[in-house]
Amino acid sequence: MVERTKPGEQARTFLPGPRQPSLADVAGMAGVSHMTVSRVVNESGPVRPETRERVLAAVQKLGYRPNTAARALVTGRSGTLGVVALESNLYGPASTLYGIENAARESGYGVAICSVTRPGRTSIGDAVESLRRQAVEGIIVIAPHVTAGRALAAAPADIPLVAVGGGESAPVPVLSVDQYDGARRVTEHLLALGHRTVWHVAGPEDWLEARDRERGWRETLEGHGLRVPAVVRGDWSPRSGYEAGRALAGKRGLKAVFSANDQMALGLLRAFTEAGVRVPEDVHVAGFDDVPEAAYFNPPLTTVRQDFIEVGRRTFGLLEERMAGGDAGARHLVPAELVVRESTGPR
Amino acid sequence: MVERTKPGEQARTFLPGPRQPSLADVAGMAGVSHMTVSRVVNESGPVRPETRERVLAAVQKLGYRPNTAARALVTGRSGTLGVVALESNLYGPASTLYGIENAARESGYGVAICSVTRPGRTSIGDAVESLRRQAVEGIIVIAPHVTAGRALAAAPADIPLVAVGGGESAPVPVLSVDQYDGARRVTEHLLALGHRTVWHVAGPEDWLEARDRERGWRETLEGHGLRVPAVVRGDWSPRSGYEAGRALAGKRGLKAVFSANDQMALGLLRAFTEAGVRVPEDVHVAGFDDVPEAAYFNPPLTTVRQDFIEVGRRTFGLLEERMAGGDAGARHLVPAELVVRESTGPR
DNA sequence: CGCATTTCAGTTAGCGCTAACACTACGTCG
DNA sequence: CGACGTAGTGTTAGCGCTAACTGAAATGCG
Repeated sequence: MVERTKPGEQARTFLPGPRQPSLADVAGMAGVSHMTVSRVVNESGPVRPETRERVLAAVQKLGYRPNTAARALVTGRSGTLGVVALESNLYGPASTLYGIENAARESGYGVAICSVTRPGRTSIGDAVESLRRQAVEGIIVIAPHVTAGRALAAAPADIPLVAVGGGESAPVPVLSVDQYDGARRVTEHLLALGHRTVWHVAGPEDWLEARDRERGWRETLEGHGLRVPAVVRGDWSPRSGYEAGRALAGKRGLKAVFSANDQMALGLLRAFTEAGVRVPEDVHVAGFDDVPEAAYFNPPLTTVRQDFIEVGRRTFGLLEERMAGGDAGARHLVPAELVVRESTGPR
Repeated sequence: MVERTKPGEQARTFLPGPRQPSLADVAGMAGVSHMTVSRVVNESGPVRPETRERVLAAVQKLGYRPNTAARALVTGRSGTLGVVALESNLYGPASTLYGIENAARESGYGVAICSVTRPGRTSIGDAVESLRRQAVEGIIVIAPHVTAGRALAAAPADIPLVAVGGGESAPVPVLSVDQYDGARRVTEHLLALGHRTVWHVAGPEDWLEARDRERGWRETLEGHGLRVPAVVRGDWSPRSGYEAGRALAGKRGLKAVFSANDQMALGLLRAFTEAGVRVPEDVHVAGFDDVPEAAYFNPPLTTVRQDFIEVGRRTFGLLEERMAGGDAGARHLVPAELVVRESTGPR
């Protein structure tokens, strides 16, 4: 299915041309030494205003663009950060990536990404290696995963590296949203509605976020001296939530369910609808993430919001500190916020 | 909220060390010239097996990693591609990004991203410029936007550039999913269910995909000699779909609605539920995108699936062709696939 | 055996840039 | 008025690598 180029809408031909202009070319045109041009371009060292003007005019005219490779070669700094991202459309990781990219660009860094399909020890190692070959100055690993944490334990010591959303015991600075506290808040919210207990649809066991959310839920129940029902485990997908919902729908005394993320909550809602279980009339349901759709689920979903822009910003900040040689601490938490909607609304 | 480093779980200190080993260091250790090492590393030129062994051992021992900057400086090739991505969690663009990254990495390219908040002419220009400063060899613009198309019209001619999902009349090769055909298929599907017409909740007017989907819907109705209802316009968000749903719920003769994406369809479903309009009993609803959640909407949503991995792969292919100096044609289409679920199910 | 070719290795130059230093012109100040 | 800073500019070296050439030894072959 290819419409070939037609006159009038023809694809422009790429012209490599002779060569990009260099400092020397600009210098020649402006009648100065290449060093003066360098000083103007980098605003390093004093230059007479009229000389600067001449140089700038030549830069403009020739369309001069500094050669990053040459600059990186001599300075040893590439101006690029690497991000190891999980290849998924999960709301959290994707949002974090944009948060990081924004913060980095504001500070003049470029961002190279390397996505990882399955977050195993080797694949993350490969990703890090691949980024190092791109001469990144520092690396951020989006690693909400247990194996990722292990991979980080083997992380190279000779490049600044920080992790976001995981790596509990990894020997690198880690930033994450306070999953434990978020889960605690949801559970408290559900209990405050008068329920005797809260069921939990957990995320995959090998995700740290899933573990923390589960722990928050469990310890809150225990703190109230309540019975802790067996968890139903899903894989973050709506499908697994749906299956969990079918398993739960029949349970006696099922009044409140906390799903470890919104997607599974969606599947849960669907299964309950099919089973004739009404939300919120018969059962209260809450999720985690506050995806943009959550407010329009049927019914709108009570959930926990995470500020991923902030997460990205602060993660970048950690890396910056690390690159400057600072310590950056070990573990940083960003608070989560409970968002109450109809799925836990009045009966 | 910072737990400071404690003994036993302390953050490793970053050691810049003296210097990364260079070709010369490896050469010294292996007792050969740096050129021989270069030949071994790049597998260019013949080297005696035992010499190669010695070199490889030295490479291993020193942890030698080629300096990309130096290599790029001398070869003029950076091995990096740039992707201009829309900063959004919209399913399509995010998936496309991963598709591209995958394909690029398989071919040995690194990927630098530059996200754009509002796809205006200047911001895309800035993004392209920012990537060029990172010395990318080619650029892919994920530009499902009308203004993006205009920005591409002003794209620089001296760097290979292709677009995905938009840029209708742009002077660059463009690849996109066949939105028109997808919309046509949905509409035909709804008409085949016996409806006298199909209503449409459109996407933002300045998105090309929205335009194509609307055109596919409109021309299908016209082709059948049917009345074309006024479109209700949304902004892709569930909220706007919800509002559209409230506006539509009262309409007389409302039997079938085609929403330009799944998120809006979700809002639509929610609004219908609140208004007591049953889907599929009273009204049939279809969406576009097939987000992972769509199968678990309430009811599961009939929609149009797009293969974004394929889109990424083929887009990268276009860029490769362009970088090789080829023409790459003007406009390429990837077919879309109708997925029928309960929201247009039997009554 | 003589000469051409191939194999394997080394030498040299230079990519475009910045760091470091050198030089000039002009104050400033004791 | 000479010593000394400072502004403004130039010169030089070298970052680590590959392209291109050079050279020596081994090989082919009529």
